[in-house]
Amino acid sequence: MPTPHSPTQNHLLAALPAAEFGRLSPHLELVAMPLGEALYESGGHLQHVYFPTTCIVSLLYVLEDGASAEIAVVGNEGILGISLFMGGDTTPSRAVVQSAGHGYRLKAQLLLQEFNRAGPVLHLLLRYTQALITQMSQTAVCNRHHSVEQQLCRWLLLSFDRLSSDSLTMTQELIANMLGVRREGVTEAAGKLQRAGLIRYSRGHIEVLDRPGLEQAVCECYAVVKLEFDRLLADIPHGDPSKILGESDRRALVDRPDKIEANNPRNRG
Amino acid sequence: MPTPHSPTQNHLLAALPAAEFGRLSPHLELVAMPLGEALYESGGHLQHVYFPTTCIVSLLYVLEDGASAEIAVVGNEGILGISLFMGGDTTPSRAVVQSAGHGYRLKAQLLLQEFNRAGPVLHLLLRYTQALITQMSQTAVCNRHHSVEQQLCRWLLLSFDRLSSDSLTMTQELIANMLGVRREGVTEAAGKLQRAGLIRYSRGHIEVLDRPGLEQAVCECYAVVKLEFDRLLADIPHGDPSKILGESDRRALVDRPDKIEANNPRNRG
DNA sequence: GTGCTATTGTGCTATAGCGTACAAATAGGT
DNA sequence: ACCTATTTGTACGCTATAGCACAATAGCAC
Repeated sequence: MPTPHSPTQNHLLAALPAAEFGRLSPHLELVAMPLGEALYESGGHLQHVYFPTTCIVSLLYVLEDGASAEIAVVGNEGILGISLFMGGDTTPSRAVVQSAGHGYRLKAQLLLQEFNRAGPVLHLLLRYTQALITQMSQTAVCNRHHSVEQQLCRWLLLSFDRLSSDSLTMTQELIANMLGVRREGVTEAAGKLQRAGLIRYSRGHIEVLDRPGLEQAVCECYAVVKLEFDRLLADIPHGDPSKILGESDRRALVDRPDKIEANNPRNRG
Repeated sequence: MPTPHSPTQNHLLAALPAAEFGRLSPHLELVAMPLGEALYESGGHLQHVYFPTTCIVSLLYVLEDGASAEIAVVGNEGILGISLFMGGDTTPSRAVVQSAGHGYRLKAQLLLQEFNRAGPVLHLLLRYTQALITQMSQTAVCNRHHSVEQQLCRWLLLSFDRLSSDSLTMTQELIANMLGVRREGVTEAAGKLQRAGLIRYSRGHIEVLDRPGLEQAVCECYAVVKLEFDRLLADIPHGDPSKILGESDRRALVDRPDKIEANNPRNRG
């Protein structure tokens, strides 16, 4: 079946009141986002903002020696190019398409105009940015204290949350790049998850077999980010309810006193 | 000499146009910030925002097992409580006074009113937030790829930038907490810096002896953060010029092709 | 099918940092 | 001046991950 594209596949666009959506939608431009494409380079000027619908984009910080680390993932729940309305006219990060798909783009100037009306668009975007800050911060702590395996789980869950499908085209080499670790480290961690029956992968293709199992294996960082996104963006007017955790799911994610002991390498001794 | 306190010691407050400053200043309340005080607890509701003048505050993310990592430092260049105007009414991070001093606080409601006028206050705060995001992101990458020694240098420089003095009351234990590493790791790194004549310390008191030397030893992360703060906040109307890098300083920070080779452990082999 | 190339698996060594334990030194109170 | 708690120094084994080298495998082009 041919995929019918619609701007409302993006949660932020879907959450806009009719008036705002009406003003912006004529200028939304559907674009394909091939794997590996860089939407923004570090230090580049913003011409457009992007609202992903079926793709996932990673925000990467790159060091002078080429080493990098992903600081956030953006999918159909978000927008790319926040530094536009935050006030810097350049992005300090690199934005790379991590999973091919589509999205809508909008001329920077038009979004800025709408933002400066200081209405619902402004507040929605700021709330999203706040959620993004949480993701970035939790990623930083996770980088510091959790094992590659736990981080891989977090990465997989956050990625699949931003995708409708259960499978993802992505080599271990690329994942290693995102996480800022060695490719071999990812191979080992992924092998462990596969042997545990949680995922299946083969040559650039990953599939989730046992999502609850993954959620048992992941560190707390996933739940923190997920719950914060839900909290900040759940009550958006037209949000797709299937993407929003119910109270019972939320409890399932949080009330797992055994989880940390089981998975945190620090607590094994 | 007794220190004369003034709200304009805080760069954001100093940068406000007269009208905005006039509206806010009657409600600014000078408060002492003792070492170790937590201005915000993770998940807490915001009653006030704080504008540090002579203190430094760390934003920490704390894990369930008590491990933590600092994601940003805020001093007289900034404000605490950004999630207030970003839209979450709770902070996800813990804010702890890292260096005792003073600051001004303002009732959350009042700042929010001013923010919602969508004038200079809004734009200034958003630009500051953008700079903070850069600091957080760069910290995340630094966590991943740089040695404890390099991170300590970064931490010292960022902290002293936010302080008028050359000395800081801070034990190695606390620094370790901020960086999310062992205390012994800090002892070792600090010892190395002391033997190199860059700093001097003793029982909870650190002094910078050779700032240029420190800037040679630090990883690129410091300069990235520093330059981004300058870029985003340098052209603020009433900024204290002494805190702003001139073009020559800027070049001195950036044009050091030998720096990476000399200090990055990755490039030693 | 055949062969090429990208991807994944595995096996070393090296090392940074952790956890732990304890010793040494110093500031500050009495 | 002495004692005590805090802070700093050091040592030792341990683990996770880095770095490197290379083998095995699978998918794709032809």
